[in-house]
Amino acid sequence: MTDTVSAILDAAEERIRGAGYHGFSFRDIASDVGVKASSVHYHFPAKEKLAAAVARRYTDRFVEAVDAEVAQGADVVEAWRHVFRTALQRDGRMCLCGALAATSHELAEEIRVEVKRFFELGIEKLQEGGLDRASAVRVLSALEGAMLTANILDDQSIFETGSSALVA
Amino acid sequence: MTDTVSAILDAAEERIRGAGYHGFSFRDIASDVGVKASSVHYHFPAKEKLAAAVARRYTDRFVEAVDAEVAQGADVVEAWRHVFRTALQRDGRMCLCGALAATSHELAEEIRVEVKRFFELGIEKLQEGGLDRASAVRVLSALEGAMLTANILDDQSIFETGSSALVA
DNA sequence: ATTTGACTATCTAACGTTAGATAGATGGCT
DNA sequence: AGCCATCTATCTAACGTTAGATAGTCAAAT
Repeated sequence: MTDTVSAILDAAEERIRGAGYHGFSFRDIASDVGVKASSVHYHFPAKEKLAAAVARRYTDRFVEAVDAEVAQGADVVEAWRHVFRTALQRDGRMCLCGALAATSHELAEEIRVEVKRFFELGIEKLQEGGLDRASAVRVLSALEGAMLTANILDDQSIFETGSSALVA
Repeated sequence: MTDTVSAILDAAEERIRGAGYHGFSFRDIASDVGVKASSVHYHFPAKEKLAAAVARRYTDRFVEAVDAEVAQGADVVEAWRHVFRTALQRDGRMCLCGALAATSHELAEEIRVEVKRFFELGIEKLQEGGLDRASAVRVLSALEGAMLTANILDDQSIFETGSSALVA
């Protein structure tokens, strides 16, 4: 992956997390990266492909970060909570897949598949960590909800409060 | 409020809940309602005003529905949960304010104020119902998160699972 | 007679996307 | 080593379409 491609993905991720799928344009991305819109199209022929690629990379990185924490002995719930917290604190933005999931109704199939994957993998991984399915759903939902609420109230401590009852 | 105005608000609410603030146009709304785009502009001179009006009406109706249940003796948490559930099951869509909150970063101030109001009122009302602030934040976050997750996984039972641990 | 609420018609700007050109790198052939 | 074909990554320019918004008209209701 070239520098330009990863810069495009970076810019698109930030834009989607701030304004949703319909909230950015190829020209926005192009100007963020410092190339022309047609060059963005060279790498991602259609907007849907770009968003799908962003979601896939986001999920891969997210799961990878969680796995790394679990491998070092962290509790699986705390690991998910910590990676969510980092995503919120570092970027001050919503979860990419949460932001896309909020408008899932009109999302292109290609993108929805990737967003679904994030949630399904989350539930699956939490189950592998020893939770039953209902608890896994509860943890993931609570983390997304806490992040959403912290975002709109512009108060990161809300995330702590909103997700504080998850550890048994 | 005339029929046209409320039809415009209805259409805009549905569109925003499905695709977010940037996911609809005046022409969309006009064709939903059966008027011309300029007539929508007559009632709502700018898109931001329309979205803000939608959010305000949504919050008012939501809180009103919760209050009605509480007045009839329902547990305050169950009342919130039930109104959320109804919004999900009746419309098969995300919470309007949740959908807007997910992209709060780039939201016009006028709209963000209304979305914030939903969350602040929710926390306030839950506190009036006897919860401490942390619990109130937790309940509202969990409900939004459960709705989000149910939406993307296209499975309404996820809402039940995701919000099932809230009743003490 | 004025106000209301819709219309037609139009504007400028931006959208996603494509075409065509170009400069630089790569990699076999002779 | 030198040449030619291909590939990569970008550019400028433009396509048709749609965006939000506005000015002016007109009929019905008050």
